[in-house]
Amino acid sequence: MRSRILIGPGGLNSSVDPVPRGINIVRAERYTAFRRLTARPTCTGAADISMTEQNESDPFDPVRCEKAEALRAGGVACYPHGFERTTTVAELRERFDGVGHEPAEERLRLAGRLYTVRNHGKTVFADLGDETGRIQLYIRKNDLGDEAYARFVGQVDRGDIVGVAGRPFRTKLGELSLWVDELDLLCKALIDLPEKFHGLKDTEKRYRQRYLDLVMNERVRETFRTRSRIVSAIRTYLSDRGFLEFETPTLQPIYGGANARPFTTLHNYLDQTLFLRIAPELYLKRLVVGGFERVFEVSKNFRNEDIDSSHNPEFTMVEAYEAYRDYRGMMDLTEDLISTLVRDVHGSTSLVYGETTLDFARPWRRMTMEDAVREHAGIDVLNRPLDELARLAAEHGIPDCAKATNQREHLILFFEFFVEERLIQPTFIHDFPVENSPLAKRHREKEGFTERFELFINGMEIANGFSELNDPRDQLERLRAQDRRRLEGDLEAQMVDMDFITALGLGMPPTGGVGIGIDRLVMLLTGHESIKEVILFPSMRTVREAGLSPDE
RNA sequence: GGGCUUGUAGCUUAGUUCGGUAGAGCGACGGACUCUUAAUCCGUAGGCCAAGGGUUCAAAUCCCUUCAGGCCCGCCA
Repeated sequence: MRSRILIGPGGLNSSVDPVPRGINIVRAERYTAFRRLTARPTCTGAADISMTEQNESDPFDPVRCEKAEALRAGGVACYPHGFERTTTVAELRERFDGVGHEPAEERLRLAGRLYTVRNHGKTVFADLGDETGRIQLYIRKNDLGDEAYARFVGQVDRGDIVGVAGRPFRTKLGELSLWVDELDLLCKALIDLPEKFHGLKDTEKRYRQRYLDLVMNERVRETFRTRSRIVSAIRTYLSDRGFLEFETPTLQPIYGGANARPFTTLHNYLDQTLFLRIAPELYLKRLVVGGFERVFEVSKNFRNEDIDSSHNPEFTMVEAYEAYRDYRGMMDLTEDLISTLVRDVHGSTSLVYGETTLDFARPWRRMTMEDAVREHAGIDVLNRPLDELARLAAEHGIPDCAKATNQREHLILFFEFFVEERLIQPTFIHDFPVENSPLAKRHREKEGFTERFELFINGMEIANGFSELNDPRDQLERLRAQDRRRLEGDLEAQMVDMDFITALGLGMPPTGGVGIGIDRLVMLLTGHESIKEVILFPSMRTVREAGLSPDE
């Protein structure tokens, strides 16, 4: 590398290069010297080369490491085993809201991270934050004692976790604070926090280092608090209605239950290819065959597809199945579950999302797919000749329209093209063509259709359910049709799962099922437009060293 | 897969149009300050300007490639 810089491009054939080459040599030497002096971690004052090389790969701030060393040398533990705290910030705020300038009698013990430190010489104001909130600390040299105060000012930094004891009071400016008389370091942070005013805004860093995002951004913590509450509320809702929660295989020898490309892996000892599940559906239906009449699973699914603002390779769904119920019953269940959730988590049945207000008050609109296309596109697909539909499709530039061979296949394409994104308020679309619904029962009245519905909110598909197909021979034929398409190159078509067919052959009661996309639901309930904002650790490309080829 | 766009100190960023010695705030370090809250004041250190290549007397700036991110479109939930 160095010689390349020294010789430089054009260095052998030009008569004007001595000057720039000279500059390059100076630069290269300066750079080499610079590297020698500044290699991590830098010590202020004289650099110790051997120590520098030893620690070159760690991410820690050398100044903070030195402070930790100094503390240890002074007999202070940087990572003690605990701290008896008597209250949280939120409790303190609630109980001492009425306190005046005179400190309260009661002495409290709080613990948390230092977010800002304002040093006034013999007094320090600091902000301490725990999970429940932040509060100002008032720390005086008089109260802490010279030694402890010097240790605090000299070796404790913003970002460190401390335990404090003291009495609540209001400052002259009226801020509820804790008058600290004891301060213990509970954890010495070795990495600086981001700048206090702007905080952490870099999106990539927020996603890659979510822990830092959570430390810095209360709104992010609130989003994931809501996510946790939503998942828990779903479990409660279903459990209260007699549903049992189970875990079915994530590693599957045959994938199915949805149309999607799977991730493939290998079991070393079985020497067998396995797939990460794209849906739990076929296993949950096996449970219904087995006699569990109400089952559900909060399931992580994996689909080997592109990543964008509404797709993550692994995403969370809840799937629920109920025997002796049909797709209309599952629409009722979905509607009640989600509107209950919105009310419980959000406090009202309407919520503002971006520029629109979504109204979750029941009942929600239900319309058939053909009615939806008639309403939004003015086309009565099922009563128009094929050649006219093909012409319309071509005129609007609808993708893949050449593949459609009948009215129903046109209906699907027209629906996706004209209608989906316009379904803003919660709307059930039901009665899907049999062509794209290989696991749904045939419609009891409409030839060529299935008893299937999808729920759309804000143009996004949120739920998908149907009267489950329980005719084993029909199911076998439809999976075989899928498999033929797969072998012809349709990467998202399903395989024939003969064990599932065997289960159906044993007899599954008439059953309704539904899957609800939890990530998207959380997006709606937290007002986020990117799925990465509601997944704690979204899939990101691994950062590679520059110069390496992508696959090494 | 296609289009647009971003990458400068630990963090937030100016400078890029129209090439000419990289600036600031926060943070860090040293000092002053016992009711501040983006505390304030004085001083110091810290940048191969994402990586690689090209054009040029001269590149953070212009051109090409790569890497990473964001947004939009297509497919999927």
